[in-house]
Amino acid sequence: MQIGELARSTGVKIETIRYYEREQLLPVPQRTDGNYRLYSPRDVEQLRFICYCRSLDMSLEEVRLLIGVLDTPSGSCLTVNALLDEKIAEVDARVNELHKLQDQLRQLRGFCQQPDEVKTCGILMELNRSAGIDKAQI
Amino acid sequence: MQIGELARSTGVKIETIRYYEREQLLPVPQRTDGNYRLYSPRDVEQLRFICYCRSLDMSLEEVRLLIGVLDTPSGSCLTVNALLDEKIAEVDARVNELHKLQDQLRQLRGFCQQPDEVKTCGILMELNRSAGIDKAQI
DNA sequence: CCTTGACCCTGAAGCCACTTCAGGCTTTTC
DNA sequence: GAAAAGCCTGAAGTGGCTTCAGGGTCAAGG
Repeated sequence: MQIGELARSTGVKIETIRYYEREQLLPVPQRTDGNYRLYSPRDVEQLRFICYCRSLDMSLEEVRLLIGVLDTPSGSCLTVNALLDEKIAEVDARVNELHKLQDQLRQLRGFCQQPDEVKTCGILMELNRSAGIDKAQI
Repeated sequence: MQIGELARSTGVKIETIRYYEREQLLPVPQRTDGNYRLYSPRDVEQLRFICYCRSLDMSLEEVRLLIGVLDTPSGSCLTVNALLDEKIAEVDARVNELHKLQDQLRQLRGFCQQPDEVKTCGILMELNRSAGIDKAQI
């Protein structure tokens, strides 16, 4: 199949597929006489694997690592476990950060219920005040 | 004060300060005879304002917008309210996404409690299954 | 046979928010 | 007078793509 069909059947943009090839996440495909890329069902699977890993917030570097591990079936999967543990910790930390951010944003939003003039807008006043308080505290 | 002192008193790296200047988030500073940048207390405040906005996950473009609004005190703060509402919605959406991701990652992690061989590792098998691959068959 | 349009190719640049690097100038301190 | 600390510029690198410019290939229709 050509790149367009691969793109349609995985939902990945053509440019992204070519990018993954450059980044060595997909093998170099065969070519037609007209220099078109030719893919096999195996390539569809590999691309799906990449997408699924990406949907789990893994970096391309991490996906590359996983693909490498998969290619040595007799090795140990220790690195996979470590990778996942790290991911989980990262996501937990990010969620905590975002929860704090939610509180801050909602509180800030409460300072201006209806449109004011800029000079009396509670949000802008609070933004300035908070920036100044950080100054006093640090 | 020179750029080094501004950096120390705000915790912002020198390179980032110069970057903010290029990006027109900080005004073009005066210079000494030796071509060193000279900053005023006003600049410290503006840089702190930028940092605080960044800590609220605003883009530099959004900070630029806020600075612009602040510079016209008699204008309306409608755009500020809209900006915050949008931010809040964004963060809420991201938190929801990450919660789902947490579940997925923890579930996946459960598939391999102790180090296996790659070919029997539950995590890798599940990753493949979810993506629609079964490398064991290849 | 020719053209149109869909499809494909490459390499380079753009995005964001910085960071890093290479190479050089200024000022202070010993 | 020489080293060290501080500053300068412009360019390139980061990640994960996307977009762009300027082409080549191929099947169908006139």
